Amino acid sequence: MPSSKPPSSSQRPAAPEAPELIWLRPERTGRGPKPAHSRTSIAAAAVEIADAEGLDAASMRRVAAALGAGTMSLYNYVPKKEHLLDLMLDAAVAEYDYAALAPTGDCRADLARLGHQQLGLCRRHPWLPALVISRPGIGPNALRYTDHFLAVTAPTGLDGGARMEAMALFNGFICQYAQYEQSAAAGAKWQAELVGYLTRAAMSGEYPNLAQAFATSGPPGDPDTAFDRALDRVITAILTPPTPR
Amino acid sequence: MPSSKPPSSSQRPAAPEAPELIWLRPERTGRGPKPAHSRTSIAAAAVEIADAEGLDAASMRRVAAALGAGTMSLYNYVPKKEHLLDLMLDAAVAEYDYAALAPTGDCRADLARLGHQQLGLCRRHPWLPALVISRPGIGPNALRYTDHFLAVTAPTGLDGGARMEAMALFNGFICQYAQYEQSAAAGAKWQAELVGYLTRAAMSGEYPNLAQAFATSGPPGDPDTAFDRALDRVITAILTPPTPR
DNA sequence: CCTTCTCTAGGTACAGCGTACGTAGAAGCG
DNA sequence: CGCTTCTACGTACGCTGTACCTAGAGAAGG
Repeated sequence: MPSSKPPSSSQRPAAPEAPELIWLRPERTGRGPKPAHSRTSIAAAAVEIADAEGLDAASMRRVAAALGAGTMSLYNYVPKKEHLLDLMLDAAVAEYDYAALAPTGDCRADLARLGHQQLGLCRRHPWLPALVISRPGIGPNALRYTDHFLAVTAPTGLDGGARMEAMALFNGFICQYAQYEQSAAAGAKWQAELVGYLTRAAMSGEYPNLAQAFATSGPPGDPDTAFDRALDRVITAILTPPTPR
Repeated sequence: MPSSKPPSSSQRPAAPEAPELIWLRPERTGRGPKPAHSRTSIAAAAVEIADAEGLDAASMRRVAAALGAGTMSLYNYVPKKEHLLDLMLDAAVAEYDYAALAPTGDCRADLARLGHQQLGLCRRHPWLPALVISRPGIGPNALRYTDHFLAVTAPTGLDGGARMEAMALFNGFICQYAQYEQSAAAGAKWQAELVGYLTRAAMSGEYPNLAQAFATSGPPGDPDTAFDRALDRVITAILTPPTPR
């Protein structure tokens, strides 16, 4: 006899009108067989695959196979693939070392330290920027990070909303920088092709400021110095009081 | 008889070792039948679909159908799907109105004007931030934009490399803001669910700074004011000379 | 302790994706 | 005119996410 339950966002154990947000769903209700896996173990398996082969490789089928489970079994734990991405994001941001990040009152130094840890995170999990940019980062670990950022920026005197905006700018810059690093590491042939194309474009006469920019660029320097310079600029943006209007 | 050509990135008219960058490939070599479409018309069709239904809807099959062509015909114009994305990105950034953006010497005002045009672009093409973040923006129109940005920031005295970094920060911030606006527009049910979840998290005691941030947030205000405030902060970051080291 | 209900496991199948391979014909070159 | 290059596009493959369904584990209640 066909089910008379109204449709929900998934057919798995979900009451009618189950919340979309996975963080609002209980991991388990207590009845039925004991599950063989957990959100944590599923996220860990997915993170491992994504670390090794890229985010696209972490398909539902691949993650299930890594766990020795059926593909459709995962849908007992996450309503849809996008929720797996949310679990992965939160699993990665669990790695912050808050002991090493205790606020000192020196905002600039505290934010620089935080930025370096975030870049480290992105380097260990190259797929993380794509999720920070596209998924709402509001799992328990992500909120822990948010809370920490708000603590570190308390001395700025900015109100809560402005500090949230500053956090978005900060995270966005670091993720973007990490993705830039990754594309720089893509391959010698591609880099040579790219440089060749841009050089030719600069010499074409159609982009005079581009040509001049190439001419005035300083030596590239090591990656962390470039990151420090740019991060410092972002931190300045955060710390500078708004111009009067 | 099987082809004896060595493999290339696509089986379509591509010499052995054809460049990966579409901008390095001629649109046509002059021989063979006259093509029924062009990169411009294909990009326009894809942009129209993406504007109406989102980036994922602009599949090779859908774009081909919109043009009345076979799916595999598109591969005469682009080696792979990712090159179609590059054409779409460049088609969108062709919309800048450089007459209205002529540099005045007032960097702050010039950048604010540019930022507003870019936000407008992202509002008309909601899929654009995802491509700006994930694709190299180096087509002819994108280089035109880059050149303009370099012109506008010439008075800062920054060298070329620093101004390119500043542009990445500027573009990244605006794209991220546009995506934030889009998620804010996602739906009343989702917003209510999200606010409910964050309120509960703030009240849980586990995130004291989050609770305080909610308490001290000013009234939301209209979207353009929020954007202006945040954009101004980014522009400050660009215009501030680096701190001595 | 038995019955009922809820939940977990996971197979099957569907619809769609990107694209390799192949054939046929248009058109330029010598 | 013959040869080569290029365009059109169908077929088919491997992969994706997930709806639907059945079977059995196990908790709740009587």
